[in-house]
Amino acid sequence: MTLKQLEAFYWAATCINFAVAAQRVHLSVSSLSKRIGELENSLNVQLFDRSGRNAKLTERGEQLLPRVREFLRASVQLQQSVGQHLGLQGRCRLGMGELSALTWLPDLVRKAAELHPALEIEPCVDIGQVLEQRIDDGELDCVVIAGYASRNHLATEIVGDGQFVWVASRELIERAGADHPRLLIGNQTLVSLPDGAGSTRILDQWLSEQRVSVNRRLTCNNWGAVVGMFVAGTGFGFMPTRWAQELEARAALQILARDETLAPLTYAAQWRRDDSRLLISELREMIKFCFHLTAPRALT
Amino acid sequence: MTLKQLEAFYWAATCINFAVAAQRVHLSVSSLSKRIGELENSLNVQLFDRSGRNAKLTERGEQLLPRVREFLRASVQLQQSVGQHLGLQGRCRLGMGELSALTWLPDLVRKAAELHPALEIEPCVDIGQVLEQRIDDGELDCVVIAGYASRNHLATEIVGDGQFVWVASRELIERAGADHPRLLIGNQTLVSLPDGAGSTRILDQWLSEQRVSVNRRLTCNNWGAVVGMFVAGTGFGFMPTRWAQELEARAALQILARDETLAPLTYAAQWRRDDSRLLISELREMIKFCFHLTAPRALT
DNA sequence: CGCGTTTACGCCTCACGTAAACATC
DNA sequence: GATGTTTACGTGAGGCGTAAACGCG
Repeated sequence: MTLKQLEAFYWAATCINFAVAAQRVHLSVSSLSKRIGELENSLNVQLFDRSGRNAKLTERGEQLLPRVREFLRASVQLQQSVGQHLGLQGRCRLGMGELSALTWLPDLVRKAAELHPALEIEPCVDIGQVLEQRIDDGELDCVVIAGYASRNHLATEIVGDGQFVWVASRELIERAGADHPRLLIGNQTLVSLPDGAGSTRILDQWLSEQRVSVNRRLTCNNWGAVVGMFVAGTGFGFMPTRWAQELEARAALQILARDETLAPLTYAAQWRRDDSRLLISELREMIKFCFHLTAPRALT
Repeated sequence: MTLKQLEAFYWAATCINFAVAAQRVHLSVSSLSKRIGELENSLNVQLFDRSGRNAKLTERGEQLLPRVREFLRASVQLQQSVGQHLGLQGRCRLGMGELSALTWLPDLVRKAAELHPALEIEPCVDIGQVLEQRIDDGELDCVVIAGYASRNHLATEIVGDGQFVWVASRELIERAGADHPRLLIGNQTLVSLPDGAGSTRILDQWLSEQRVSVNRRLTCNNWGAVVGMFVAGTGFGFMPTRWAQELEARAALQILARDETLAPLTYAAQWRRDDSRLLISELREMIKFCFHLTAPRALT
């Protein structure tokens, strides 16, 4: 029995399949499989049931899992207890939306590098739905997305709010002869992120409140591209307030109907409820700090 | 950091030197040294001070030792928690005197094999003094010898008593014209185990009580040989009561002066006070059981 | 010079990844 | 046939022991 075998078991047991677990331990699937096999006949116990399509934990495997979790925790605690207190260490796969990646992520990485030099943060940028699936599968340790967890074995903690405003280019406003989203929506193109993105939720909410029908809608999974289309006059839409103010100051865009408020978007950290590693709580604290540190700063 | 490295560290830290520790982990000295070196720069900490003649734990090493002990205990507990409850496992080096080896040891080995099939008992037969030194050095896990521990970091538990009687061959009695040890001791050869053996202690006690001077003394570190010399008439001495009765029944020896009692010899288990492995307490229970089981049985 | 530890070095095992095979849905 | 896991196999790194070197008493 080795620590590596136990780690392999832990991740194989908590990830959706061996392929995902293999990524987590930097191994090929076949090597992971072999490691688990070694552990099994080292302990002389069948830990996985391979009869089905997916390997699933046996009863003994289920019994062993929490003990292994505790043991691995003890092992990192042992390492920390002696290693010059250089903070957390290891890998941490952190999922977030693009706006987060463009705002507080750099601060988080810098802060983490200061406080925990041995901690490797691997950001993964995608839309909320995908991130939620990935953390569920075990590919990610923690995600920060809009709204609360929709899966009951994910835990949630609110990180902060994001405020959005409607924008359009001067050219589009002139072409449409109107500068209010309720008027633009009938004959201009609404550009937004795809369904599944956190910010699209508040759009859906607004649309249902307004009871207006959308003339034409264009979605793109990249905020930079979306904003580029705002600036180019391809369409209108909404974007984070601070970023919009920045662009308005440069006369690239105009903020529309400041009274027409969109609901603020609540961002929350999500993690697996059974993942009680110190890493997770520390990370959440850092995220909250960086979120509020960066919130007032404009996007460039 | 691996479990093997931690085991190497544990034994190197608790044994008198690397050579003894290397035996404990079935390794050559050089490999042990390298393993510890690997652990040190894996944890980025100097665990041993190599400046002196012997490697000695540094302050950080001292701090780490109890944590490692606890961690290794947790690791075997983890293994036991899943492995079909096949009892204790691993190696156990058990020291004892020759009489113990000839009486209750076979029972202990049989019982241990039943209860703990994965437990490897390695008996080490020697005289008490040597055993005490060896457990001190870390070569043995537990010893059963006469009397209490003379070193204060060894713990003690009484296992039982052994009773001895004086014996001589018929031929020697006739030659000496006497059948009492007080009379024989002046002109016959007293055969016994060497100094440092447990049974010699009660001889010394008897001699100082009797205030007699020994004519000629012959020591041999093997009970079989000593008894052989009794039978051959080379000399007289004392031996375990049950064994003597067996030989008397075969007319090989005569028991002398049944009223001239030697103090019973108290046997005690000794182990390192800081070694709180479950193995040790379990072993002690088995030893006590076997000691009393076998005590009434005669030696062959 | 003896004893304890480390370094040097050749050897061999073990663990990895690629690719194919197998199994299930 | 697509997906998920295991087996086969060639390769490379790491851990082993022997033997020599080092360093303190």
